[in-house]
Amino acid sequence: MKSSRAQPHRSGGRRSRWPSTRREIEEKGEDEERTQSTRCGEAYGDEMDTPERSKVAGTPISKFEDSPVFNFINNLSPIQPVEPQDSLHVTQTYQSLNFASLSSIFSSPHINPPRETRSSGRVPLTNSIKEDNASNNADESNLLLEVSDVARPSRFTTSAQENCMIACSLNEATVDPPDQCPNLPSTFPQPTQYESGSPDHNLTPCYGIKMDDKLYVDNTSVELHLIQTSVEQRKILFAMGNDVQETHSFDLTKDEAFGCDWESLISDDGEGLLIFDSSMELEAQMGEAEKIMDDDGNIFASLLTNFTENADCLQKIQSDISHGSCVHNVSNDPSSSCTEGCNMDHETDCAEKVLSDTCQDQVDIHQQRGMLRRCLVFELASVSKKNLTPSTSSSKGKRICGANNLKLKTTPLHALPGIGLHLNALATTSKDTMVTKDAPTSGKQVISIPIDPLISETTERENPTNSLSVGKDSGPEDSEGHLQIVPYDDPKDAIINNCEELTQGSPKKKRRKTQSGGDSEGCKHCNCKKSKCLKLYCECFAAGVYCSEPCSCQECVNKPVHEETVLATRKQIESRNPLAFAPKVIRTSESGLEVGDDDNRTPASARHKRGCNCKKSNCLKKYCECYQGGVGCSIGCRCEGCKNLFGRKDGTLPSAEGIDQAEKEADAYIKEDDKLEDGQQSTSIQIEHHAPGNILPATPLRSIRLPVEMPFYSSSKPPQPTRLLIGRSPALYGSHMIRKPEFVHLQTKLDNVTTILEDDDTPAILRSTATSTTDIKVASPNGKRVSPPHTGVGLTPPNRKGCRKLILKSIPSFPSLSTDDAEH
DNA sequence: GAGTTTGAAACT
DNA sequence: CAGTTTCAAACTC
Repeated sequence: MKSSRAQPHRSGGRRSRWPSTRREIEEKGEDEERTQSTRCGEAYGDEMDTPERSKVAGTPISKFEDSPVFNFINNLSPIQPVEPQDSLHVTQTYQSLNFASLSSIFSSPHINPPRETRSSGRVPLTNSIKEDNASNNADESNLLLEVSDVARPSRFTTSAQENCMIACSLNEATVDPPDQCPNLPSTFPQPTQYESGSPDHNLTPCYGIKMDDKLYVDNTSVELHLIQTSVEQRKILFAMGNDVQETHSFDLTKDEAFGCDWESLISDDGEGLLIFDSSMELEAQMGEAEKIMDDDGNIFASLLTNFTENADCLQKIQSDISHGSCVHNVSNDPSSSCTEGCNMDHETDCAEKVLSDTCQDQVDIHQQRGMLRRCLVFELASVSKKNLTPSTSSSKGKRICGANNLKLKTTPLHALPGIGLHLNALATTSKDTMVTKDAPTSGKQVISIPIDPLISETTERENPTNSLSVGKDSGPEDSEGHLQIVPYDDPKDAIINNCEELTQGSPKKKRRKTQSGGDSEGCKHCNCKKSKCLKLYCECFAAGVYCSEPCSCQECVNKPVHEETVLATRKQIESRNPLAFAPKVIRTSESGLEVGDDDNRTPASARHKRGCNCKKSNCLKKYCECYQGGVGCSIGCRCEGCKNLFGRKDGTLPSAEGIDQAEKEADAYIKEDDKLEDGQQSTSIQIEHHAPGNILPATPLRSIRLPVEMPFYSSSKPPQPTRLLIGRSPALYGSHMIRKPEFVHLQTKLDNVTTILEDDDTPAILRSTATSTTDIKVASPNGKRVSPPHTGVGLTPPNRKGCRKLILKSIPSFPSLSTDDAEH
């Protein structure tokens, strides 16, 4: 029916989501907090993955065997160093992570809310990756320099990156981390937001890459240090260790408190890890250096001294941290991952205070001492971040608190973002409008590592894509700040915005928003009267979120209080129709990618889960799900007189008239939007229209099996036929788009990975990747499922330049989704 | 804001 | 699976 349906699963940012039916129900009662967190913004089902995700971490330390640190440690203590693990671990880990059982990933029909996106999650990785690519030279060079300075094997960098990738993928994919991380101490939650830096170390560029490794490394090193190092060093290390632990604790606490953010945590971890890594390593290395490099003995000695002194400082800082627990998002990005709808305010406030205070203090300290210890960063809730200023970054490049430069932004999964997002939620998200400005912000300015929401089969999670951004800025992805690609909509953000606006807006606006809201996930404000919000008629229900204030429903039962009823109902509906809660329209991740890459590519392949049945609307109105979803009708549709501008079911392209009409409508929308929303809208508007014929996704003939995140048009605005513009079409670019390329890029760095990218001049970011499903699976940074290119009406991109086959030697391809799908 | 239209969801 | 009813969004005035 409506947009909402079309994009049913967007979860409302602030709205609470249902507990995922299956598991949650089972576990229900087990952990109330969790449930709550779920409600806070994740679509049901999201949580499921989360916990597991958190486990993901482990990266082998074996890599570091060669590192000076290890040597140093070994020399210091008689105690046997930790047994090095297989160097291949990373790869393995990666595999495991990425390919955690699909079932777990897609177990639930629920989508992860993009908000977490991580919304956008999703994207963050991509973004980060992109950034790497984009800025890669600079950043890399920095890293390398650092490494070299410390005598650190370049390898580190690589590994770090790899890890990062892994982490990202995990997040994005929502993959459960299997037990795969033996190395990782269970006690340490991955999500560490620990950041430390060497005095000279310029953290700015945080490579998400390092995160995991570092984390592990840190952990490892910490322990080792305690046992092995000299008194002073011990002292220092101890302090560090404490920090680490505290950090972890902190995370845990945070986790518990906020419950919603596994994704965030993960992403955060990433950040922290990066930072942490550098600091830890640096320190350790420094120590080593001292030992080894005597040439500058004085220097090192002084450094040690500094370290010792800093220990105190650290403690001090820690205390601060403990208070504020704030996160410093590397970026200011509001959208930042956190998104948990809950406690947003809290976080925000906290973040602001803490960040400013803590960061500033830290900076000062660092500057004074010439060392940057570390900075805890708290991810800010999406909104406020902007305020945070990077000002603090020290000239030395140490850490930049708010810097725009390289920030890793974690996007919550959203759904998407992340992964846990509901497809619907993701899918439609936001597009509307709100999105743009702030929301996604998070992603925008900072590199985000959003987790793309995966869509699970039934579940689906879609990412909102953000429409806008890219165009403006440059980057294709949502989140990238640098690139300026527009971030996904963070579900959270979007939600928030939407909610607010909705509440206040004019009727039209409201309506629009509603639509969009639905899109955006959070706020769907339903208006149910007789269904009690327990039927699919109810957008909220369909999206898997509880009704909230913005809703005008009557006799609403879709509330946490009636959770059981809600779940039971849902279950019932699902039993009747497993795809009932699946997103109406699914776009493949490719879509986004494609855009940039090839002319030929289909911008987005979207599929309509189930054909429309329009009779009077001619598939030219929003009554038509296909139209609403911005996809063409397919044979599977039972519509009459189909004139779907995005593609008719007969396979014919829309006529010029149709196009004109569509454009008119689009213009109307745009105008409306413009009136209502200034800049933001424009962004969306900027979406280029593609020639209808070219590349529109069509409704799949059969049910969609692979939900994928896709960028979407805002629901409020009917998707418009697009004319292909390469490199633009923000909307089309999903976060994932970039990700793939990035992913590839990362892989290239991997030892075993073979890529074919090199020949391509196209910026990595723009490169699209896989063509085939298989490729996609492998390449998909998000780990999202990718639907095979749609063969339907002209959708399939014939040949893509971008399609490179990435071959990860060590990484297995995704298991076929079909199995999982079957479940649903 | 009320009323109508529309097509999906629900029901038979 | 088809036909009918119910429902709420989309749309119109």
